[in-house]
Amino acid sequence: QLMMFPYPSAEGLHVGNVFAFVGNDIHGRFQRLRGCQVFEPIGFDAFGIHSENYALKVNTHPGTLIPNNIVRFRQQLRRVGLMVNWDHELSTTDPRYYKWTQWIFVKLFEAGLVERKRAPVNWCPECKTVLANEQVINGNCERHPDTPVHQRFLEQWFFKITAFAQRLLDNLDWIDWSESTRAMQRNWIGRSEGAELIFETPTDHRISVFTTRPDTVFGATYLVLAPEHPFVERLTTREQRPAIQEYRRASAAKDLVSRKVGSKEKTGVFTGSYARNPATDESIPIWVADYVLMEYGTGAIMAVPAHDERDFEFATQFDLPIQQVVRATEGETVLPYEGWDAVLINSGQFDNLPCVEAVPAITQWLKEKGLGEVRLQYRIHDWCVSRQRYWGPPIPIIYCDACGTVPVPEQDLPVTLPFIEDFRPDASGVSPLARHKDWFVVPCPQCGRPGRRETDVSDTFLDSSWYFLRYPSTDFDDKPFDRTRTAKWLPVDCYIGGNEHAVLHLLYARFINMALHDLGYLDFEEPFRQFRAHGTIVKDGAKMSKSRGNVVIPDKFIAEWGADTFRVYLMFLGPYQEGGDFRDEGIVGVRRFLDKVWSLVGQADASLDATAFPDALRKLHQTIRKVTVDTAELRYNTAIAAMMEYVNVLRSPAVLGDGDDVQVPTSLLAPLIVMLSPYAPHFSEECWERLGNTRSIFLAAWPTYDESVAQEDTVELVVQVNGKVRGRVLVPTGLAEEEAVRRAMADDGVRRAIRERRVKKVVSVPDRLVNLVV
RNA sequence: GCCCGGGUGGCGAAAUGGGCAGACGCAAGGGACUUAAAAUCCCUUGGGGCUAAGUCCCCGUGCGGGUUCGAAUCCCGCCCCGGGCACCA
Repeated sequence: QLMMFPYPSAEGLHVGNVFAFVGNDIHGRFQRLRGCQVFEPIGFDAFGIHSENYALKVNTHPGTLIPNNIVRFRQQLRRVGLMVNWDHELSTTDPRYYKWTQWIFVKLFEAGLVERKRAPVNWCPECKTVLANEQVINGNCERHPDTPVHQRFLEQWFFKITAFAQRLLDNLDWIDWSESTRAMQRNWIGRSEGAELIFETPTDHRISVFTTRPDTVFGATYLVLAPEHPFVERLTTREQRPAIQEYRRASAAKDLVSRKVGSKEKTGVFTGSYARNPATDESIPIWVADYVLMEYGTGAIMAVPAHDERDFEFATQFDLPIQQVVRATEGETVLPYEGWDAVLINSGQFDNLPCVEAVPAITQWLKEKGLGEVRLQYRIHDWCVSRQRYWGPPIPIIYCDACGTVPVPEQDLPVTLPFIEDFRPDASGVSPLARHKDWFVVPCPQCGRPGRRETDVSDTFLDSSWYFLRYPSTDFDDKPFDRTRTAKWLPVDCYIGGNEHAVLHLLYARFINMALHDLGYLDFEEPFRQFRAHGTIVKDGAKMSKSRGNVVIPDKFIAEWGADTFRVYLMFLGPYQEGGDFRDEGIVGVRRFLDKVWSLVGQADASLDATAFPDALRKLHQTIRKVTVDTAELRYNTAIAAMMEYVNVLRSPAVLGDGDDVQVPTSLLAPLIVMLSPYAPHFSEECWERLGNTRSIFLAAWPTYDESVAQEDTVELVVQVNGKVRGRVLVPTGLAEEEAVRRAMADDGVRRAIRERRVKKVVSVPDRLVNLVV
């Protein structure tokens, strides 16, 4: 049972955290009561920009801030009543933990899965560090929604997550995860099937382009290169040089935002050169335009204006030829036409071939000419893990003039993060640690000559990408995770968390796990067998945020209503996997429910026999059935409703009799208290004691139900005439069709509805309804 | 534009291998208890109509069609809201 560990913010736990944790805790307690061994650990994701920025803001040091926050969090978590195993608590800032974060970096480095390269990266001017693509939201920094990210060319460390793209995608088919989360990951990985085609130039350049529509190659009337494409320089003719240079300068000056999110107005410049269309052999012009991105595909495209919206717009704007090569099978073909339900035209021997068949046919044909190849393309990029900040694990690398880039040997780990006063980042593109020569100058571990430490720290998401592997083994200092412990507790059976990490934490964790598996450290590829995304708690229809001032702090509610009432209320609010709007009005209903249970406990009588109350007993078994199934499936709101219904039944005079001092058989009450205990642990424990038990309720067993007891002996059969309800008849369960129909026809209301008409057809569903068609 | 969710009373929501729409709870109204209030308990509560009485009638699950004896549920075409991706070739 795993919950996403929290970032220990100064504000403390908020309702969203509590909602997530309680839902998790209920499931964990439920599984324990059902006889499973449950390990419910907790930890703190305490490194990272978030903490550091906050420390800067309140003018303190994260090293003193974080421990205080953690103390507060522990208190709050205790108050909520989580069944947490505190012996295995961890913090990512603990050198005993981040030693192994660094170890993972070294192991991946040794396996060739880490590389340092100079690349265009996302730079947040506010955080003064680079960010991974996953941390850029709408062109803005994840932490600063109003701060556009700039593009900078810097030397950075990258994890080769792209090498795992296909496996990360394939495994999504079988892991038991919320559909929404899987869809987001598929989207992010972004696989496209297509072809790589070669366009040759008279100057012997082979320009390769990626296309998902090789079937339209006969309609490629020009090529476009990204401004950064390496061939641009050489393909530009003398006359076009000034224009091209000016254009490249202009697009280099634009940051990623104005280029990607800004105006979609097409711009571009002709290079003066031509290439040969491999299908038609015609000579087509080569342009440079920034609507083609260097980071995707080959950084060059074949433009088919008749069948691509963007190419069409560009061609119209610059008066380039538009050649239709596809005709829709049905209806008129309006250009640009991008549909697949079509056949080829103006395509030589491929005319009349359906597009779907033309893709492999044309790819094969060009392949035979040496000018084409089937190609898969992924949208996902390598994971940039360097951060030019202070509050993180230093990247365990030493640069040596003689030996080059050397990883820190395992026996020298961890590379401890030094305590420095001036941890403020600057715009230079290097970490604050680079200002501390006494720290970064170290002997090279290989040759012993003076070397220089890497001064960047790693991304917080690296810390959190393996914490679940550490939990069972927190007491081992000589290894990241113990084999026996890992075999016992991992992979995680049930992981519940927010969907905001679908392409961040959840993707990185899968990648790290997969890499460690390949290196032989783990026996499983996928870390989380089951993952369920819980919903979001909003306030007044809007996401809670400090800037909106609508953050709900749980402490006040817990103080006023008690932790259990608050727990049950949050779970009763709506479907757990959808979340809901936090309003305080409904909480009183939950309190009333618990009060009713309390008074029933006061009326308990162990000497009474439950079989004397068959209706209540039946309802009990029905309730056990429903609560068991619903709790297992995280449908907490309906499980609670079922328990409320049962309490209403127990309280109704018809069931237990009238009078002032009616007693309830303990055997009708005890199972309810057990079912309630995952939801309201403190309250149930006390009820349990009042019922005369001396051992904890959590040592009790989850009640089982008997289908034959739950079974109703009479059912109300609905009688419809022409599909409209006209009457109901009470019949014994399992009544034969003939007899049921006979009784249905005898009903007054039914007779009135039929009148003189003849019944033409009878539809009968046993124990449910009879429909008479006249 | 593409991909996931979702749209049901005054409100949060139940009910989807098609079979009583609105369980459970909130709010509201009425009543009991009380000097009074709180708390508690009981009753009513989707809209409209008819009645002396209801085992009465009609309408109703975002909109328009369809399939079916029967659709909140399945199919086709739309609209709206939330989330993700997006000049991705």
